[in-house]
Amino acid sequence: MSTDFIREIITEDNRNNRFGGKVHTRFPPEPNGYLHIGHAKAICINFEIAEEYGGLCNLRFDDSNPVAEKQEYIDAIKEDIRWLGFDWGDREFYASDYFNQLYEWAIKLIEDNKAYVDDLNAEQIRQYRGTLTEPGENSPFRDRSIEDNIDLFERMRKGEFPDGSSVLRAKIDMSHPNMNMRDPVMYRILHQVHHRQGDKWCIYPTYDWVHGQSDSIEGITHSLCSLEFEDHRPLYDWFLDQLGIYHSQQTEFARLNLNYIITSTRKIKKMVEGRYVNGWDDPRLPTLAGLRRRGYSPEVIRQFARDIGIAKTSSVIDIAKLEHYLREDLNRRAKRAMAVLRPLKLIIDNYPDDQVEEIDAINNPEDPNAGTRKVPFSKILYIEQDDFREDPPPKYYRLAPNREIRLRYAYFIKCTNIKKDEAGNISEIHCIYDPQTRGGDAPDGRKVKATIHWVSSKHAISAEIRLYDRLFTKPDPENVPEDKSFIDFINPYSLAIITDAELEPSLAEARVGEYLQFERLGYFCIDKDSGSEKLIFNRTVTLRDTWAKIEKKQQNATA
RNA sequence: UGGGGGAUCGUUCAAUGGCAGGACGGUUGGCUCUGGACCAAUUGAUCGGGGUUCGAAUCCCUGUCCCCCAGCCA
Repeated sequence: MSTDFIREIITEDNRNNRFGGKVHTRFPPEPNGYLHIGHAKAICINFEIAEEYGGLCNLRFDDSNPVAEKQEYIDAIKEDIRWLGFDWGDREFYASDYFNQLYEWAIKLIEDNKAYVDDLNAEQIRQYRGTLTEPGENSPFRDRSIEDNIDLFERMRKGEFPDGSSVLRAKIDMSHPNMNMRDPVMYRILHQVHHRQGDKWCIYPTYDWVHGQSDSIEGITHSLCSLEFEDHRPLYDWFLDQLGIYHSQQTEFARLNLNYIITSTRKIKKMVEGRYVNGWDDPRLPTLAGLRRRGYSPEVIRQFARDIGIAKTSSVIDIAKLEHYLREDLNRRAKRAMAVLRPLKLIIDNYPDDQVEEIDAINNPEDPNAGTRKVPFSKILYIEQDDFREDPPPKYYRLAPNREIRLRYAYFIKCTNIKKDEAGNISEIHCIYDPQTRGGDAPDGRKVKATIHWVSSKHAISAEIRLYDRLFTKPDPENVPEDKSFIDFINPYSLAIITDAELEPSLAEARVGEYLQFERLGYFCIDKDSGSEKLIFNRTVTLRDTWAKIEKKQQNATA
């Protein structure tokens, strides 16, 4: 049993009594959108590590940019973290709660001649910053007197200047090889109402100025973040050193990437606002709200996050891995039922016209405690169009003319005839059944190669079924040619709606939050749009389908 | 090309000087009243070149490739 490098570092710190054996982490989302599966990894790491070491994990909203942030997102983020099963107790913090303290610390830096007010505009600052290979130049305002800086900064705070007219900058080194050290901006003027602070402030601290001090204030021991902040660490340390306050230890790990999906809040927001998807909880989205609505359990996400591990290598996990955990979880918990998505009428010619039988069906073969249920059976049934072929290809085991197969839990039937409409489409299948095979076994021991699901037409309830496919046609939609956008790679067939599926009657009782399997088809759940006048199901994921694989291979062979 | 990181089966994570291993995927077979699940087998990797060592994925040298940084986003 090996452990990841972060746990090794923490274990080592504890062995050296570095933080007095204390482990205190934090998850610091910006409330600028909904949480997605990428965040889930960070949430799991921070909360689970804290718990393992007998420590705590804070929830801290990094709300230093009122332009992007909203209360709606705060509420959604809290709901999603709770759904995952984590509890931050009373430690719900906001970086904005530290604005006063940060302001005082900024004054201190000015007084120590470590910060200055710069009147250069954004464009000029960029030019003065130099490039990756050339050093920057000092701003002409860099050597203002401490008194002037204090006065100017105070007037910035009072709102005497318009947005963008000046900033407070740390005075470090304009020729530093690390770009983050070239006099980074600490405050910008933003005449914006803050969702928590109201109009108290018109200057807002930048993330770089907020982050390390927030960790310090909260007494965070291990500040775990993603790779791109690696070269911000020297800056955070610089601030903490100048201020002479407590340092937490930042450690960076690779964020989660998955193929065929996007884990960029900015881009997800663009899809939501551009109506390419139906809201933040669209089941095609990798948001936690979307996955929940799609039918994922929190355990799937937790188990997945645990098993993918933690490393410093930027990597892209195959979406098949997530789906593996999904199916594994759902297989254990999903209640089985029969549903026909694309109905084809099947008539058992030798079955008594008005007879109805109640057939026993197992609710979950993986869970004996789940019990059984009765499913009504009668002369006229619906079967899946896919389960009949007039001219079956090799390896096709299902129903075909003159072939005998089993109706799940019911009887063996043999196809004797078919009817077609004017267009030549098969409209009816006629069969005869063997009454001796009730329950699904033949007394003479004969076998069939296939078992198909069915629904009694007279008893069926109809429903809308939403079938989802991957949202993007490209495995790496974030990586597109210059003249393209990820929007160009949205899969036009990512949502297919079936309006007239026929289901066994027990499904009328299904409720939001239940995990279901429609036998031989996949896992499904009730959508929140569902109501008494119209049942709506989402397909969470299909079952593994070896026939589809064989069929595809055959098609490729002929093509 | 300045700075910071990284490179192990197709993918991903491990092996911390001592038999390169797991998971996912793929393939093959078994079992099955879900072509599901389950079971078994199999496939398959240390970025290149030098060196140290009885022994190197691991240490040293050298080269190559990849990711991040030039927001008043986080």
